[in-house]
Amino acid sequence: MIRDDLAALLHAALEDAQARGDLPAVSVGEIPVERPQRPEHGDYASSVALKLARAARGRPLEIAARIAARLPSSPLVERVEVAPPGFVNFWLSPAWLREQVAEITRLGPRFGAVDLGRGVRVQVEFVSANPTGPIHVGGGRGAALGDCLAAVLGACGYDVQREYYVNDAGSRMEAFYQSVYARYLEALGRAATLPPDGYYGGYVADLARELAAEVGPGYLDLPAEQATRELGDRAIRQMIAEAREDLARLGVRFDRWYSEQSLYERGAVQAAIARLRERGYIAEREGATWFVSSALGEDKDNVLIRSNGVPTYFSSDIAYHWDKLAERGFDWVIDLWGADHQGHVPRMKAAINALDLDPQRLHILIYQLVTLKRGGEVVRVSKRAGDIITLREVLDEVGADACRFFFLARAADSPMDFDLELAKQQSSENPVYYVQYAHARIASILRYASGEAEEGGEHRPPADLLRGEPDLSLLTAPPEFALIRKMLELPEIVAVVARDLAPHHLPYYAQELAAVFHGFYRDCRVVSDDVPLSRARLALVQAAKTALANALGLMGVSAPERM
RNA sequence: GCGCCCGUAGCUCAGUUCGGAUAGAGCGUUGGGUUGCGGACCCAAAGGCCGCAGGUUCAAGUCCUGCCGGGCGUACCA
Repeated sequence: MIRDDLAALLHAALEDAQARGDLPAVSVGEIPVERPQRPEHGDYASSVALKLARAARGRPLEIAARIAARLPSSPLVERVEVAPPGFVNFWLSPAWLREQVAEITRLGPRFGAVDLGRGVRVQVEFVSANPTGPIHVGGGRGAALGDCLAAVLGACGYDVQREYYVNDAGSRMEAFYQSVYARYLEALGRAATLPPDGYYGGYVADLARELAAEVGPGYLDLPAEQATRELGDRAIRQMIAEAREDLARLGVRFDRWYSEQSLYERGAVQAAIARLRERGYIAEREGATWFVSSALGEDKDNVLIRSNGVPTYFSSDIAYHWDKLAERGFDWVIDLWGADHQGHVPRMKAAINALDLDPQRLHILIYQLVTLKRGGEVVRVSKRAGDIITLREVLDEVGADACRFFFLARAADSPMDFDLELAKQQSSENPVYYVQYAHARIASILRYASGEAEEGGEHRPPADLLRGEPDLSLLTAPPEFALIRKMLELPEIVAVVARDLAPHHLPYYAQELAAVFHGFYRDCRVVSDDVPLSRARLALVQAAKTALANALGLMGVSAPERM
């Protein structure tokens, strides 16, 4: 990356100046290289001198000058200036910038990727919603975030696995099973009552009706317990299949759907508790089994097995994370949880510690909840009451591309208002179309230039535009350089997204890139009678298409050839 | 009460190697722009005590403390 190259130059200059005694031998940490807001300050700027001033006991401006004087020459850099109060400003070489056009096209889909992962095995676990109801909007946010993160990490050389943890065990499941059974009875004309903590949503009744039609009345004759279990199993499988479909419509596919129940079936939960017991973190009290997290600095202990003998979600989650980190041996595990699970974070970390696993290997990313609105009115979400807006509804109304863009375009930290009316209304004004339009426009130009397209009416482009080596030195106009510079930001953005696990930079970058392209398009005619210039600009536009497609691709948004 | 997150333009939100030079975008509003490659575009204007008050330093929207407002959590729920 350019930034790293410049930092290396500065580092060399600094050492040189220090070796010559021009500067005292004080150490700096990382050398800051930033992108100035104002063009007069160059393409890049460094505030090393300001940082050094105190320790070096000198005037920042003078230090900057001494560093600048020792900068090795580089094909990247055309000019260096020192500016008060002590910045070193860099201007990139036009010749080098022009070469990047060919380089971007040569890299193709790999442009923007940065080698950070070096094959480190990372698992991204996301969505993982209860299968007791349809995926709702919050699940969509988690899905967009998780999938984008996985894509970016994959592009950065990590060996990424996407996983969905299916909570198909536990007490909630029981309530769901009973609700399904009750609705099944009702569907066949029998009187039935749902448990008080059951699921009252209409989708359960719909599901039960479908089941009744499918399996017939046979379950009426079975013992209630057996019927409940078997019908419930079918219902759960159905719910999971629907979740898979909804997520696929969003463009999200998982490498693995991991069953919580399977942990119980092979004794992993008991084994995890035994492991904690060996290490002295288990206490029996009031008929329950506790994880003594207070011994690890937690506020209080947590129940692993209730006094009624039923394990809590927490205990299977410990087993699950043991499986990820110890059994399957992922180097790094990223969990995406909704803010309603934040209370679970400290005890999970405590459990990792108790198991002698390195807590650094587990990164729990909390995303704030989605507040649903309909025309400004807040819609309360409750799966049990059945008052939910499903991801499917949103997809129907807004579409997958706009939906993903919308979810990604705000930081995970920040709470999100999702107004369905607004989302629908905005979908025609959504920035995603602005970006896609730039891509489609380029595709159209390329079709036109090829001479085979319907575009352009009676005007025909000169022949053989797309043949032969373009002479990139013909690119001289400021809008051309603005476009090249903006394209070259993609690797930096990708690196930031990977480092901070913050996908929201991507949609903003994509908009900026599209805007710069549109500006270029206005000012610079691509296909003209000037064949050499046309060839150079077509090469430029081809590179821009690559950059746009890659940015969109990392977001999981389509890059259409036509709109 | 305590913990986590948020508070930036009328609205929705950014603010990029964890402090840099005159704070940005989209939508909305107002006014302009096309005899050839896509007008789903472009240009311009208006719009800000960056929640409030202190502190840290050459430099604070960014870091620290306190307060105010909102979301979430604080279960033998998940």
